[in-house]
Amino acid sequence: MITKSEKTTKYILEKVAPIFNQKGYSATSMSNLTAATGLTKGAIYGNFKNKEELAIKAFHFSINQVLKGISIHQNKNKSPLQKLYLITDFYKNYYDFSKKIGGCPILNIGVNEKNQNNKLHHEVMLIINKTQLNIAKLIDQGKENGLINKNIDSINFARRLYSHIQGAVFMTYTMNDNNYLYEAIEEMNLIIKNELERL
Amino acid sequence: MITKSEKTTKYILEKVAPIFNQKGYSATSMSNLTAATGLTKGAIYGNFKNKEELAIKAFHFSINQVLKGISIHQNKNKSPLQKLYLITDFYKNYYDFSKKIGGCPILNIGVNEKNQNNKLHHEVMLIINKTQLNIAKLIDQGKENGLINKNIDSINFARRLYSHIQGAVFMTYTMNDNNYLYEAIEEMNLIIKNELERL
DNA sequence: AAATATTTATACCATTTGGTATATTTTATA
DNA sequence: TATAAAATATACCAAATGGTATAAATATTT
Repeated sequence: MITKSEKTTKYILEKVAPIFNQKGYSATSMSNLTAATGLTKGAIYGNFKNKEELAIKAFHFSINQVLKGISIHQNKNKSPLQKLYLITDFYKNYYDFSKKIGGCPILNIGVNEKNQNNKLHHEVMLIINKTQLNIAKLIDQGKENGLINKNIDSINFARRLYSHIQGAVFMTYTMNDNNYLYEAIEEMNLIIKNELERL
Repeated sequence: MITKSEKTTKYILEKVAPIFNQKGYSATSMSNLTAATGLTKGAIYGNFKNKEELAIKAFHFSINQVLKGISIHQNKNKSPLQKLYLITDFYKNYYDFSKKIGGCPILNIGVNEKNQNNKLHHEVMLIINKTQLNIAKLIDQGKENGLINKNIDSINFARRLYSHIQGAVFMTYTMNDNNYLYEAIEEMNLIIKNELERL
């Protein structure tokens, strides 16, 4: 059975997550959250211990939408090499995709909470590490299948790819210009081709 | 003559800029600023119209330090192509360099104020455009000198380079790991070599 | 040194902050 | 449908918010 509070908990998170994502933890006020949900503080504090717990769960809510989006997109092909291209391909629509959730949670919370809320910042680091490892795993699988050059340093390549992507995400957001993402994706696809693919 | 208030204005900016840079506009309180300066609100409001004007001037103060740092570094060589390599080279020490001013002002203010303070966000866009144009100008000069491939799209390359750099800056900061910058710089130098240099 | 102008400190303002105790309402159980 | 339990709203708290009027102190000019 799904209880009432489980429903409102989820409702609160989906309304609140984009606000934390946009404004950051300390710039988001409880009154922002009551306004966005149409609920009172009593309802919110009845479902979450305090503002910090709410912010952390809101971050997980946001990040799960991104990870789900990537995961679905990757299912379009079974080849590890093609799955790599599907990652860069996913980011073609990332500006519009992430606008709906208040921007890229990794970028926003990562930058906002670097010197502010340590717990949130720690959560960001965990997700980045996890994502990089997933990319590295794909590369390893590609090596086994003989599609990817065995001399490549998987984790190093994953770190560079992720860094490259996040740079384009930052520029696209800050300059409100999707072309940064398009240009970087083109460049990354070439790098994948030239560095990874075995001739 | 240098008046008393000109001196304290500068003093306030140098104490206050790193705080705005770290915390963002709305998360920085006047009490943060009085604590950092050792001055009272009376002194601060005597030299700045309000918090927003102070934040904007503080951003300019921060950004000027970065631009000055790049400029000095670039003076080490006269060749436009070598000046490009000196840009990536500058970012080798950028983590330590910018720590002193509260982090990268472009990244921090860019992300923090995207959906918050429009004036600050606008200032960031102006600086990014200016910097990209400077890079593009270097490339154009390199073309004239015959050192750089004439078929390259200068502004496109400048945008990609800048995006690539900021991605590495973001990762280095968020993960507290200088290697992201090192790895990206190596990659960028290769891209410069392969794409720009005439054989 | 006296008078004036500038700069800084103090004390205050209304509003908002995160959080809580309790009353009220809604939901689930019997 | 009556009752117990869970969820939400209301009213409040002390502390902090950005900003201001004015008093005090410090520089500058005469």
